[in-house]
Amino acid sequence: MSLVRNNKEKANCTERILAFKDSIELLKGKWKLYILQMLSTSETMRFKDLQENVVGITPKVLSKELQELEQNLLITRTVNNTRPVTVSYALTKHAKETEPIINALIDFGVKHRMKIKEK
Amino acid sequence: MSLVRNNKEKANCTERILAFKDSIELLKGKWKLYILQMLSTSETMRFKDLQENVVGITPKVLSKELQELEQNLLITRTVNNTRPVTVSYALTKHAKETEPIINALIDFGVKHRMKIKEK
DNA sequence: GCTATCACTTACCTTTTGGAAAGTAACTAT
DNA sequence: ATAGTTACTTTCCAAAAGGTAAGTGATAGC
Repeated sequence: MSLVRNNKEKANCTERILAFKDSIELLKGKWKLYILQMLSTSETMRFKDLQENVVGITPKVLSKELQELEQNLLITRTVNNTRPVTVSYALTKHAKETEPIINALIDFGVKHRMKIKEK
Repeated sequence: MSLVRNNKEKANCTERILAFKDSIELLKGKWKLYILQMLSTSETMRFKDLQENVVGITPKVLSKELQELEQNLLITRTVNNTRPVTVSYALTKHAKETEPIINALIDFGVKHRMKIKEK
């Protein structure tokens, strides 16, 4: 009986570690979280908007990051019927669940900046 | 008056973006969050404990990551008076503030794994 | 015809990350 | 003397990440 419970707890623990690693994998790199945070402030943004607002990113890298985010169901890509063509990117409902991560990162960053100012 | 407020809000916004980027910089890479999470479960761990429990990490990489975490005030390194020498690593009080980040990553990972199982 | 805009793509290159394998230094136990 | 333990370090290398600069294709306005 306690053995079953141990197994369940072990399985649950393993699952949590896998989930943790998946999250890190999904959001890794210099830009992905920054892009998600940017999209969370604006509902939809065009490629050019992102290029201008995600300071420092180049079109090549932006394009690659957007493709990966789309593949992982975190953003949607919509071609608009405009001339010249524009393309709108938006967070999926699912991606909105990354908000706690982003907020936690900001909170920690603020604390860290205060910490290193102490010296 | 509203201008001052705008400036304050802008400054605050900039500060939050800097904080966000600092956090990402501090915790980037394949291993750092994993190491922090591991240390959060055990109070202190020796180099060898970490090598065994952070599955897949090599001594070279572990050593480098620990040095960076120490430099950033996230862990402490203590040489123990044992034979052969052992070295204990522990989270700083400050690093314990990363817990919300780790929990948020686990939560999102769990949701993501459910999402992709749907298909 | 020429220029401009948008959303990319391509080629090339440098830097960073991280892994494999072996070695080292200090010390203990046999 | 030799083998074992701990905590690393060193060398060498491959892959990934990311930047620069230029180009492409569709279309519109002048």
